[in-house]
Amino acid sequence: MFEAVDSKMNFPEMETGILKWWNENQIPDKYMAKNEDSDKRYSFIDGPITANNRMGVHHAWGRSYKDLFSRFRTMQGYKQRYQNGFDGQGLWIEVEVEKELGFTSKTDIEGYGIDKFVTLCKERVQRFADVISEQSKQLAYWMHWDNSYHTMSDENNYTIWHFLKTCHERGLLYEGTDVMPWCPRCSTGLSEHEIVTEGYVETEHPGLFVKFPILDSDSETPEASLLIWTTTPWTLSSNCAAAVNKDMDYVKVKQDHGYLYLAKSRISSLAGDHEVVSELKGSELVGLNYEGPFDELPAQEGVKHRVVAWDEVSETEGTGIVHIAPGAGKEDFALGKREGIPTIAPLDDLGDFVEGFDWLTGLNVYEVNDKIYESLKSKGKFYRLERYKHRYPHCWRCGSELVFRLVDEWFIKMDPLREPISRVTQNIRWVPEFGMKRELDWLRNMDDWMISKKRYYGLALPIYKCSCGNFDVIGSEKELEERAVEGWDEFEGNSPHKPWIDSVKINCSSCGEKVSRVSDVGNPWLDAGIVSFSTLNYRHDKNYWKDWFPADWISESFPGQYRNWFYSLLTMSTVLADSEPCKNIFSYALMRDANGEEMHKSKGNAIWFEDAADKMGVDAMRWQFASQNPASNLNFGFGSADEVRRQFLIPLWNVYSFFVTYANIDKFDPDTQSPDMLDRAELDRWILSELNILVQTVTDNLENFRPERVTREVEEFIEYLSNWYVRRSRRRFWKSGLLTGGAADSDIDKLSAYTTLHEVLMTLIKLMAPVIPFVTEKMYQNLASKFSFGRESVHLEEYPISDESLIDQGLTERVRLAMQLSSMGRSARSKAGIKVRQPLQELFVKTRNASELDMLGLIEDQVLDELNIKEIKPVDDASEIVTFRLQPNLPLLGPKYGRGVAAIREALEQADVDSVRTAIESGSTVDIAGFELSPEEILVNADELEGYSTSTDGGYAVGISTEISDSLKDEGLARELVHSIQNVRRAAGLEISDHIDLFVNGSAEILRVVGNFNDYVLQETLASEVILGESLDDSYSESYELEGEQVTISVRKSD
RNA sequence: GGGCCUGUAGCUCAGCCCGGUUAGAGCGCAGUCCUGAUAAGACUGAGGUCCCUGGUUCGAGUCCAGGCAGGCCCA
Repeated sequence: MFEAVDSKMNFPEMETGILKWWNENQIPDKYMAKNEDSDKRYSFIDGPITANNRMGVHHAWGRSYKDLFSRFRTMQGYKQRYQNGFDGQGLWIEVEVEKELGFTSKTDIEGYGIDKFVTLCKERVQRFADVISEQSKQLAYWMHWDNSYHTMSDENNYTIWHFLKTCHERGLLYEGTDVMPWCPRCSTGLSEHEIVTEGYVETEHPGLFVKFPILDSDSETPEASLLIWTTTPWTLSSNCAAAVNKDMDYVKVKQDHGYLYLAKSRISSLAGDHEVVSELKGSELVGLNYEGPFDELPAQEGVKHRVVAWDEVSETEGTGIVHIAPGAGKEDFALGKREGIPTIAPLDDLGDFVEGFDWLTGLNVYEVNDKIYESLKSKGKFYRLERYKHRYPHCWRCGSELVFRLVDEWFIKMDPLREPISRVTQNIRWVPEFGMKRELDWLRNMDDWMISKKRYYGLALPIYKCSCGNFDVIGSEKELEERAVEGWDEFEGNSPHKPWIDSVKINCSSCGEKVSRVSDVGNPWLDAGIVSFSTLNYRHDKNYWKDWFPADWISESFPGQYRNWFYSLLTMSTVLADSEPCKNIFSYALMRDANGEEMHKSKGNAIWFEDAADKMGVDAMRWQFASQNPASNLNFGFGSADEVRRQFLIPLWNVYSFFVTYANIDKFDPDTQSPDMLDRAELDRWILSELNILVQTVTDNLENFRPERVTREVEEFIEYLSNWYVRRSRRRFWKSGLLTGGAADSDIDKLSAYTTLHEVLMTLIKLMAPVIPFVTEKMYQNLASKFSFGRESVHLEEYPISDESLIDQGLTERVRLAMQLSSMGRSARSKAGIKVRQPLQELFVKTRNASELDMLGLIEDQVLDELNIKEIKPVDDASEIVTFRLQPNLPLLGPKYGRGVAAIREALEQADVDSVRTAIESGSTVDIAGFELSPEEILVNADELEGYSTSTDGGYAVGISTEISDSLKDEGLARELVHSIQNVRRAAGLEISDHIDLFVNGSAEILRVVGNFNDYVLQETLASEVILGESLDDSYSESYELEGEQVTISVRKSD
């Protein structure tokens, strides 16, 4: 016996129960131990999740993929590592801890104590790692949760040391300068990435116009100046050049007593009267020398200001002449490097002016604008000031305006690596395919990789820089110990983080001087990029590493990762192993809300993972995730989850519930011998054929990372199963008959139906278990676990393998034809307004071709029964009621005749339809426009069936005769009666299997029909006899009007 | 400015790789039916310049080129 199934399933509630059961019975552990001894390996390397906050629904999407493919391979018998990863070093963590402590700047941290601060960072990571682990379990993400790797681990950090040392040995590591966005308040640089995400804010700035007097003005225009424009007046202090676009048109204008140069298209920025004196190209200005705005400052001493050419100068704003301060602007710095312009860096790390700026020194960048205007005015260089609104980068932590500041940073050279990494990139299969193009494009454009950050909690860069100019890079903890000349004892036992690591000093390998580590920490993408080595024990057990590297696949959301994780993985595995880190990269887009808007906590449209899991259910989420085309954004919401429930989970559950209900009534035992395939009904063989086709395609699509096709195919199969197999089989389950297999009185057809449906459900749930682990487990527990063939859990099962001997292509085609014709028949009935309960005499059918015509005999019974019609007639027997049309079979004719197709098409329209049709039906060729066409090269379509209610679709036509004879009418009435009796049974609260006493009272017409159809009524309603003309007081009664006749029906449960 | 992606019904999308007869699904809307799976199910209807232009081809939603619009990345 099976456990009775609640037809109104509350899926989230069920999931909670399953989760508990898994836990109590250690199913995840048994699952992960299942293939311990297998020779087949499937290697997955987890992209570490940032353990800085709770997990959101968008993480659940990615984790569902990871779990799906893991489960699929587990069921296929592959040994795996099941290791989750947590990312937990870097500014992200620092920022949150600073918030907790109410800190606003680096000085707060230093005052608090770096050791205590770093310890809090580590604790926060551990705290959220625990939270995420618990959330992941609710998602049924099965990993070794007590064996997750951490990027903050010693092993991870020391493996990065090894990487950096390798880079150094190849001459790839260098210290350089760059201009970076910098927050003066937080006193740190921000990466471009941190600005791009949410850093730009609409801001009002001064738009300041300044005159740069030309030094070598000709005698005709003695007082000529360049007119420039800037929104950051403080940068004028460090001006070293002015840039023009050499192809743009410029003008010289006379105003008051002097002359100004600016772009012709920007004349509108002039104030007051002016007169254009001459026009010139930008190239004519290049090379001119001018007097800078702050030449009197000591820092400006010796700087020769000149005009340079720059293609980036545009006509959209300003004056078309751009002030260049290489020490205070990113693009300026790049241009300065190319043109050999001196670099003056005005600001320290708090945004204060440094020594060498005279009266500016010590002032903060935020408070100097007015003083700058005054100074310019006193020197006659001020032109005018306007207000200017634009989007400008701000610190995403504290909201301060950023400045651009020159800093010393450590870099890995990209040029020597560009080609090798590109080669490795092309060895990987990227899903979606365009991933490779994007990665290659990034690699082509990638600048040297800046790996340092001036913060506290992160990888300690193992670089020891000596004042002699040499620097040493340490490659391991062992090497550090060997080279330590001071502080090792103090450090020993601590993690290699600041401040502990910095007690250790070594001697410079060049001059022997004692040196300290540089104070920088590492870029966090080093942390995540090393994991294909660090997590596979690369340093201590190369054989183990070789067993699992390169990984079979990795997976992460693609926006951002081409330049982050994918990039760092590729770089590090190219340098260390000259190999791809993985064979497949499966990536997916972004999650949006139901309306396609970005999810934001502040907007109120974010969905918490727990809410989603509790309300919509994890299976509904996971099915939706799997259904999504990973290349496009996922619009996620409660509505779409409910759709999954209604469209997919409930139909599936209904089939299961149907099976269990009747299997229990008939005491079906799946452990008894199953009927031989030859003894099974055609319907059974058909659904098994469809099932095995499904197993093939699903397996293929999972092996090729196409989960979205899997869900489509399964949904289609369930449609067949529910709306054809079960519906067509219902009577086979209802009918009386015993299931004692093999006994003389056993009903082999009934047994065959039960066995087949059970087999189908078993295979189906195994097939879907990786996607929807809960509902499949629930069903498996009932359908399999307690029987001899069952295992403890569906997740300890093997993945189904298609039995090709059960695939019958002809059968599949036939049944699909039957479904097609039935659907069209229903359509024709619907158009005529005739209910299916009313029997009809004839169904006319026009098929597409002769072979389908031949099939008709085999599917006749199904179609007639489905449509409640007496006989089927091929339409060719009634050609007077249909208009035929000839069409060329283009896929056949096209390749064969090419240009001739046009002539054939035309000739077919003119041809005599009946004679051509007769000819091709007898199998002979036809001469059309001089071409000898075979029967299959011509298609015959029916347009309509006149006088009948018809339906046409794709070459098929179906029609019903709408004439209803007296006997058909009686039969229809009998069915109406049975229908009413069933309603009364149900209203009386009787069980499906209860037998009844039945009383029918009503008009003479009703009584006549009941009498005529006595046996039919008894059989359908499980009545022992029909008693006419009365009803009893102790029975349940209802009255109806059927076809204009009054009837009262009474039932009671018989003894 | 360069690279990549997307554009199909009111909405969300499939189909395109590998060209073929009348372009599909779900949601929504209007209606009908069925009901011994029933807080389900089936059917019908309205709704489409498959972004535009050109090319290749007997034939283009599908392939090619050039645009347009939106998105992402880089500069």
